[in-house]
Amino acid sequence: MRYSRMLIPTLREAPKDAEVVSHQLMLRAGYIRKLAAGVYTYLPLCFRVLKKIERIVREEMTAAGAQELLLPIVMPAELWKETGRWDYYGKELLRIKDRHERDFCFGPTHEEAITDLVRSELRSWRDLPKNLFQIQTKFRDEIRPRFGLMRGREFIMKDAYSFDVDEASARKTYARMVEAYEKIFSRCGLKFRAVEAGTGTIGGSLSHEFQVLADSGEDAILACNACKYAANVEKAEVKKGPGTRDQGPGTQNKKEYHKVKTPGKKAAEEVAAFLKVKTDQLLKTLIFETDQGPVAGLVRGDRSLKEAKLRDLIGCEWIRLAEEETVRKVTKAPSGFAGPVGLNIPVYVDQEVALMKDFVVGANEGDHHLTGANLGDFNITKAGDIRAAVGGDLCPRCEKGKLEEHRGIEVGQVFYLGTKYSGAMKAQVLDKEGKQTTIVMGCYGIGIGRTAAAAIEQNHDEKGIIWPLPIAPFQVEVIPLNQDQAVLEAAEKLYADLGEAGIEALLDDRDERAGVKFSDFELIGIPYALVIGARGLKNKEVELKERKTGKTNNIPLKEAIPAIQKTMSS
RNA sequence: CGGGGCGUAGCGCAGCCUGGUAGCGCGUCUGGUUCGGGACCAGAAGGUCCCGGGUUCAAAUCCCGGCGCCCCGACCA
Repeated sequence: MRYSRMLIPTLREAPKDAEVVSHQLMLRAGYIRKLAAGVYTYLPLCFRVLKKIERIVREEMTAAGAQELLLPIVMPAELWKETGRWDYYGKELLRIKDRHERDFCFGPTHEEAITDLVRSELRSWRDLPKNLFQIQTKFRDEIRPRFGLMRGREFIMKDAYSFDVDEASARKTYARMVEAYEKIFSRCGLKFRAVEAGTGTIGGSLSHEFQVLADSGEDAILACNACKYAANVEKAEVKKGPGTRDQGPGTQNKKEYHKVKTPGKKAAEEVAAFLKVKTDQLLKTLIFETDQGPVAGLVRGDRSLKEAKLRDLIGCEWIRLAEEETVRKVTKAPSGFAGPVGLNIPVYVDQEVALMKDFVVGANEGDHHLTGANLGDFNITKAGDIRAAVGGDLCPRCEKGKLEEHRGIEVGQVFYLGTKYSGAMKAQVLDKEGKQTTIVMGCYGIGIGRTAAAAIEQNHDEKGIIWPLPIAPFQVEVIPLNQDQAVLEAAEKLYADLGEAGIEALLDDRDERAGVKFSDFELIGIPYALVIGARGLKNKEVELKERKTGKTNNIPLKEAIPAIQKTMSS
């Protein structure tokens, strides 16, 4: 491809509404342009990257036994009413009416559509297993789209749905998909971790997220440095330490607690600083509202409580931090001074709290805390793992490992769904005994655009993008440094030879100065350049430049093709 | 949806407070000189100052209403 013919509108300055580096670079390097909030045009360079990622995904999915199809983007409301998601999904589901005033929606995901297909076409256990996938544009009317392709409203996603006759078979399929995903992201040249994850609104009982490691990642993940355990911080377990108990502990009251004045000191750090104690001598009391009424959740002052863990411990449907009004009603004090002593709502404590003695808690009275409190001073409904895991914690799965904290960008997630959708939509087949049995499902997504954005977050420098070779829009850029006849001819020859060798090359045939060409090369992130100038040409040499390191090598013109092939395969 | 901010040339911004000929840098176009790291000289094009209403002799500027966008929060494949 000739640079002069391509649409690559690079910008010297980044448009101001770009926050994260991948968004800035995609705009600056001429990969995307915004059409509306969260809606982007993919320019030719970006399109090539997306197609590269799609190809890898397609190959690995097919190799893992899945077949590609394409579901409609617009679906009738009836289908969504059947699973109840027409009401549950909320405003994220973009709804439209056709000319007959019938309700439709743009697909934000396709469980309904695929299940509808499968229930009408699959009859017998002999038809199973099936694994169907598509690569398609989806639309979710996000509350706040941001970060360019990372969280758009319109986005390209690969979604696969598997159908098995029983749980054992479905779990095998799930494992096979995890393997396929590992191959996919490895082939994309990305550093990633597969982590245990919660299942969110999709539902199901087992799930892994695939997180591309990048400091700018939105998700915190914890990974063991000794074994394979890794989990999203929302889910990461905390190992039971010595002395932790499942049930409420007995008394260990040593001395009386004292009420002290702590004017205006609410946050644990403020209280600790004011009383000149460490934050881990504090007990944080958080008031929540749940479908079972208000509850208190207690963690050590330097920890943070995970709502999902508390929800599981309580066994309730939903949970949210209480509003000021509820806090006042329950504790009879303004928020910031809640404590467990004298509370008459259920009190859930973190297992670690059982180890604490002589600690500081809120007094349930404005501007006051209690010092020297102990476990016997209040009732505990239940103790369990409700705090967020942090780096340095012992691994919950192996003996010797410690957890390390990483930041990640979620690019894919796999779910074991069970019969959640197939049950609701009566997707059944006849089993070997001739009985109707509900199909067991799994679903598996990969954000294609987000993978591209994550690749940039992970691979860039101050000059621009540094694509991993397998997903780069071009593998090599040929850069003639001036318009001399000899230089141009040599560049053309090289470009033609590359094409013949099956190497994807971009020829920068623009009449631009060397600096401009170098800068654009670095900005758009092509992994390698072959630089041709009058100086090198005199010695029949061309310069091979690596984007990542900036290192250059002079090689004889004749050996350029084998040299680049060798470099690329190493 | 709550809080904050922005909207002026393709991009980045100034001008607005204190009303009076719409500006700067980059980019673009023409000519020339240059040519291994975002050149220089000369000339030029390019504007619904987000939209609508109001105040005023006069509005980018003041007032009212709307729209769009960004950030923080809540939410989230």
